[in-house]
Amino acid sequence: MVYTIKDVAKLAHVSTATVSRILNNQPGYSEKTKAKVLQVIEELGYEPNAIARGLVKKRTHTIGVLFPSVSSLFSGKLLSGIESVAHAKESSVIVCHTQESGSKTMKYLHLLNEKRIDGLIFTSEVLKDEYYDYIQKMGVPLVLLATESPEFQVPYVKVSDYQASYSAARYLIEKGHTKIGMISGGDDMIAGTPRIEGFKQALKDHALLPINEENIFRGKDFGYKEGKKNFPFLLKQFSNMTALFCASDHLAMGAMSAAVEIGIKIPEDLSIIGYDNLPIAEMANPPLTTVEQPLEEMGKKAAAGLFRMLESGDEMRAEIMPHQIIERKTVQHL
Amino acid sequence: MVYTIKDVAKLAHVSTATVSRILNNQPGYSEKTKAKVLQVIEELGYEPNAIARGLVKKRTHTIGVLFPSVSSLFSGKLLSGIESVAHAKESSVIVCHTQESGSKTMKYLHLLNEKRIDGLIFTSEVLKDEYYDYIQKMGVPLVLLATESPEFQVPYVKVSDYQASYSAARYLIEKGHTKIGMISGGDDMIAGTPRIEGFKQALKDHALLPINEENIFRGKDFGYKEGKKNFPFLLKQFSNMTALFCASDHLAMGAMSAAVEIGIKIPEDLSIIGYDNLPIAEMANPPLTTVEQPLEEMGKKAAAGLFRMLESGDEMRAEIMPHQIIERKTVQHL
DNA sequence: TAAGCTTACGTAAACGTTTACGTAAGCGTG
DNA sequence: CACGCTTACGTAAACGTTTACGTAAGCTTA
Repeated sequence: MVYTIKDVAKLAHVSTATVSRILNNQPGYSEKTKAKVLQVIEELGYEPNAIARGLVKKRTHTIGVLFPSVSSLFSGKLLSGIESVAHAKESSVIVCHTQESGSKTMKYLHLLNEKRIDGLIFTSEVLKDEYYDYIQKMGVPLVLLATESPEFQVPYVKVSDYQASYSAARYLIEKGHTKIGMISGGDDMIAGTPRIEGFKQALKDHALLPINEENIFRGKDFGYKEGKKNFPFLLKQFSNMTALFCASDHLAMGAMSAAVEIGIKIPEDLSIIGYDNLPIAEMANPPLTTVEQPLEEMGKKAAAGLFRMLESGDEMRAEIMPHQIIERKTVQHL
Repeated sequence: MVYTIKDVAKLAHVSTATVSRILNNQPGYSEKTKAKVLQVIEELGYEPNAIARGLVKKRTHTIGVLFPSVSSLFSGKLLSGIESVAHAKESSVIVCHTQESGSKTMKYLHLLNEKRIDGLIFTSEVLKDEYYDYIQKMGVPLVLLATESPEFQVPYVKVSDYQASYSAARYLIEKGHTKIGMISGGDDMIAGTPRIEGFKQALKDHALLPINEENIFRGKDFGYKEGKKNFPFLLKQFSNMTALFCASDHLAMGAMSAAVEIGIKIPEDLSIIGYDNLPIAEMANPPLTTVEQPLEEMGKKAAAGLFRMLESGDEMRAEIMPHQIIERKTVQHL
């Protein structure tokens, strides 16, 4: 048997309004009746029905989060941050994994709209017009996480891919390298192009830019297999490379694996720096030097911003999170 | 402006009941009015309010999932499986990460109860009396995932830790090893003791059991750092070891790292087998031989079972999932 | 053609809350 | 002591659906 506020009211000989007031601690009752009501609640083990409450208050204390993949460490860290602040705000988070499919994404958005979520965090992917328009119609606050929108003005939190990549390349240069290659994860406008551009700019600023970009191999995604597959191609077109910047830790792990298989020693023969600082970077052999994105912190910031928008109504400012080079064992000073 | 069924009814010149019937495609209207109503819905962009619906139907199409940690690959894979079948069932999943804290867990359960979730998946941790009693009171179906309860009769899906560990040890034996060590992740009844016991039994069945268990080091958790820290201790108390079974891939990664640091070559000097087959196992250098838990598949099974309970009302049977040795490069045939 | 059945609806209550509004009692004040 | 104010409630509508029940029209059948 699950009890309702009416049961409580009846047993405490008060009206449901009074019980409700006590539950939401608003004024309007004596200490005595409060005690009585609380006692009845305790006895029955009554717990309010958030669905009914949501119906009248038009607030569900639930937010939605969209991930392209939910089983990666990347998403996991973001989610962990989001979840922790949501929980502190007495809210729950519904996770959706879109598998980078537009139709799936739209289906999730409809689902979330029907559920009347309070707000939405959109991660890692590019915010298409279709998504944005629909979210506008939903009328819920939106924040972008680990992505941004050049087209629409939507608050976001991320690190600057451009600057972080610039830093990575400069780091290699400072270590004395001049023949520096890169394996990128794609040409998208979020994590693809900016990382390539940042990398190129750093080389350019040090007069190291090759003419035909034979030092860059553009892969299709940011995964391990892609890194492993593409390393030999890069090596062929840029054979005197002494250092390599990979646009993700997974790419770096793949490249490293391919390298050792053909007898290249890391870091003696080739220095490698990754991007993300996922836990695997620490566990790599040798441990991977990489540029850190504070993913969990980013998740927290995004969620905190979302709740602030929810509570105060004003817009949140975009946040560029600091990145940082984590020095481990895969880069050698020449 | 967000529209309600009343708006639709008014514009279509029918009652809300008719609109509702059309929405839920129940009988009782002509094709003509159906077309009219659908057209109005389309024009307004009306979407039903799942909260209101949930209130009357007492079904929220939402399930809850409890994880000790949400940012690990382990949880990620489970979640991915769960989420995919939930989505196929038009349901959403609320994730909770308990941080292995009892009070947090109880708080989450209360939250989920107030939200009136339809069902619950509890993963990786031991199901305490307090949790179980409360979940019983909630009156929602429960399935255990990657854990089980000796105490209560609750459906679960997991691999047999005992048998999987037995297999791992036997595999090493078949490869000609006789001095086999183990680093365990703890003494809990779920993944701790059974893995140790399975391991010991395999050695015993081949008359290889050391007397004082000097070949086993019991760590505190299943993490990388623990593996790295404990490997030297194990080596000291069991110095002629030629093969090592680690109770998780993370432990194995840590042990491997510690080993190479002191000049031990994998697999030439020491063979290592892990447990889980997380993505990092493949990315390790050399790639880690390990026993696979089909985590995503397990998540799917658990969710599918939960929905079956929800729909048909009958109990689900426990499922022991098959495990499998994934041969890679860290075990040498002696 | 009268009786009964089917079809296509509409009416209104119900789900479990919150909250605007009303009100009676008690109190202080001039 | 009449008046107004405060306190401590209760009443009932509202939130947006679903659904049991009622009913009128049309059709079938004997």
